[in-house]
Amino acid sequence: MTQAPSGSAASDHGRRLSTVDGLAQLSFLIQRTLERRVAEHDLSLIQTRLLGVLRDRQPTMNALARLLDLDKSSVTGLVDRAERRGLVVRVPSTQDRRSFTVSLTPEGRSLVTEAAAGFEADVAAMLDVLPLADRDALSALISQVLVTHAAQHGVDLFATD
Amino acid sequence: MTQAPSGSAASDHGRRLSTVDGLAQLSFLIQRTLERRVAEHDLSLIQTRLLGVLRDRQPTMNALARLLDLDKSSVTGLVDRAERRGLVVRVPSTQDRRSFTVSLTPEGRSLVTEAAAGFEADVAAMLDVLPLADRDALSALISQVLVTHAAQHGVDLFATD
DNA sequence: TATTGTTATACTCTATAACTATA
DNA sequence: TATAGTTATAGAGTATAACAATA
Repeated sequence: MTQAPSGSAASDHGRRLSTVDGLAQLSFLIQRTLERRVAEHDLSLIQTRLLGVLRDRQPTMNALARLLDLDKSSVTGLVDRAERRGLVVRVPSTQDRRSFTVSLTPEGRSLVTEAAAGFEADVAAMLDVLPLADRDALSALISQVLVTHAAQHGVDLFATD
Repeated sequence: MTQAPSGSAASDHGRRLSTVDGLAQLSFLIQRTLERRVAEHDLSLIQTRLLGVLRDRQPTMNALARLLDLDKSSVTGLVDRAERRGLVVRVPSTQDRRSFTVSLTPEGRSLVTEAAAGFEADVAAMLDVLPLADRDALSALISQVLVTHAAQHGVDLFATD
């Protein structure tokens, strides 16, 4: 499993990976694909996640920390660097004078949109080797795993916030 | 796609994710699962990858840099920290007096073995929601994507080195 | 008193450039 | 000259603890 990144790690020598190994390798492949794609725009994975969650939200710093599962002090630095690049802005909250909401700038939005399109093309190309019926089957199976996992952990996969 | 980490991001509002979104979310879920599991052993993802590739190899520092796709100077620090913890050792090469091979210590091996077992249990539990036939189907589809991708990029998925 | 956000600090991880020792 | 590895340096990213301002 942890051998995945090296391009090795078959626990099965009969030209077929175990389900666990396969999933692990697949996840490394997808992360690496995303990482390379967004690096073209000088974005790290975490910066991309930041822009991604801001596509349909204007959370406070605090809410952002929960969304990204980071300490609030980490979010300060993350937003600082993104703001310095003109990708996001802090807007003082009108409700609570201690608080800010964070929003994408137009530059931030177009950057994340471009990066997302490139990534989606990468993944689509990866899946293109499967016949349509198989692609649908894969999609359905993955959805089922995700939906069940989300339900078991009390998360609404489809929430917009 | 990049919204995955926040637990949102349905591009489809009919209780079903697109294939690309599903794959992206699945990869984030698996990485987060691995990250949490190895954190129990005070390992980062990259430290885990280091131990993982050493499970069946004793590469030089240079080879390690290629395996992990890192600069050689990054590998120096990575191995320094692992060696300081007693997880790996540098052994001077007998072939080339400039060179070292890096090996797991018994402590490193048992640590990565434990972490791998935990992770595999996590993923297995995640997949347990699927009937056996579906699990097999998922496994076959994923294998096909990975094997094709590897072949297209000139990588032997099953190589031990 | 509790919460929001920042600052100070420390550590991991990463790369580039310059260096040493060996090939 | 070229290669293996380290060091110096700089910066992103992360967390903990202490703090200021506001609730």
